[in-house]
Amino acid sequence: MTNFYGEYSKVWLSVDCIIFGFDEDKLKILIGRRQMDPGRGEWSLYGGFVAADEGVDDAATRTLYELTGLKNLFMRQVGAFGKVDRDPGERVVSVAYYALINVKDYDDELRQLHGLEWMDVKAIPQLYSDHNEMVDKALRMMRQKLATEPIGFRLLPSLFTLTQLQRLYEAVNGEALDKRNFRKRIFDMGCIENTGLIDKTYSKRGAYLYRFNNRIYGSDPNFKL
Amino acid sequence: MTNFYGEYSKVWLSVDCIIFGFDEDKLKILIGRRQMDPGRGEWSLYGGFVAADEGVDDAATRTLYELTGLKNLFMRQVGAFGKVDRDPGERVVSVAYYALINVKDYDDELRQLHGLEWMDVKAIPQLYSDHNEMVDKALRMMRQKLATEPIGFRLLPSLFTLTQLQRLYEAVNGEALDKRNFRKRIFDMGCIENTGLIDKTYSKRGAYLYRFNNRIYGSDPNFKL
DNA sequence: GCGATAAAGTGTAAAAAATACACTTTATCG
DNA sequence: CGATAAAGTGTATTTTTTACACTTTATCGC
Repeated sequence: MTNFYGEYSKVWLSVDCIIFGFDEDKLKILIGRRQMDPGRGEWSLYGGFVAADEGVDDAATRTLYELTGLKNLFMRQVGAFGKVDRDPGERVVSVAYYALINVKDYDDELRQLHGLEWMDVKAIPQLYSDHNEMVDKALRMMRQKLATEPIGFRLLPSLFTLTQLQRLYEAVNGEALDKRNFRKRIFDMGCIENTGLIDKTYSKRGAYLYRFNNRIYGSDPNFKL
Repeated sequence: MTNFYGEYSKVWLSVDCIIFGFDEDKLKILIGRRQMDPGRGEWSLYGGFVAADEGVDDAATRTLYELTGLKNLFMRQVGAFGKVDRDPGERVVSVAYYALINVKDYDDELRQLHGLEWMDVKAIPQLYSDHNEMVDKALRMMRQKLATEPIGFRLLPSLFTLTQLQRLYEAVNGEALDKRNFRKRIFDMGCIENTGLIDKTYSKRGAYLYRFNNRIYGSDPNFKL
């Protein structure tokens, strides 16, 4: 292949994933002990390298699939992180992505196999390299997104109660919400529907199970899941 | 240097700049005819490669400086663009940045030297590779930013009239605004101050010149210029 | 079986924010 | 010195957001 660009420096390119999950009324991310040098043993995001014949987004999709066995995850780019010395070993530029998964969809053996832990976002330890920065930015972006688009469903089972949904919003934003105002807001969004089914896992009385309905949002050209 | 990562593929990394300016009541960006293969002659953003010993943000800062001779520009990362075939020649991943400049600060000879044109964002032609995508995302991000933080001043001279400021907001958002409501909003932001000076360039009567005052925002830890 | 319990569900009033709207002032130009 | 053209200014209405408390219902323990 002709080199049009002369001898500019090439860099390694990696992707790092901030995988959000919601469990025990807490927003969590998946992190693990780094199993390679440099930085072996430090807490770290899960990542991977971008292959020569692979788009950067595709590398993130692949990495997420390797890790979770799940497809069609909600995923967004957080940004490129490219300080010269961000990786103690070599010049590696990393593109961070965040993804939302339903913890229950994730095979826990697979999690253990990768040596990953669900860690409360309120208690993230110091991470390898600039991974804390990535997490911070991902969190900011995710909060913003959650406030304006119905993506919260991606963190819940396909059927969920309104209380679960509220706890999720509360966990993400770190503040308690008024039940009635919350429900008003959610109903006004017009994208969930009552299944008529009742869940008694969390209450004696039982609560209606809702599901996300993308009829409305599916027809909105600006809305992408 | 030890190669910790084995034989993963490296890529060229470039930066591309979406430079916003405000002139003739229109929001414009700087684009030029590409002067290298592949894509010679096509309209394109101005960009450059990231050097081996240079952070990605630093490369963007340097590129902007080379182009404009200006420092301390307001600049934000738009994101990494990494489709495999995005560059017809080689595998090049590009990180896009947008910046805001005051058109009057920009030496017009320097602009011509680089063969660049100010192009109304409402009439952007087809650009090289994925540059239109970059511009679209930059515009969305910039609009969002302008709506929530006082960055508009970066597109105006240090002294400006309220009408100028309003025209800027109108150009960015593509819709006319009510004069009284606009002024209320701006004053409520509490970050501009009346200099007492009067500008008669645009009206017989003359209009007060205001300036951005970062006393308030300067002390806000969440606010960065 | 019945009283205590614990979460689910439901509406309205007040406050705040956003919007709609029109006339007066003032310097210049002809 | 009258016409012109942009600057400047306040209020009423609507919409949105927020604050707030009691009733319903199934289960569990006695």
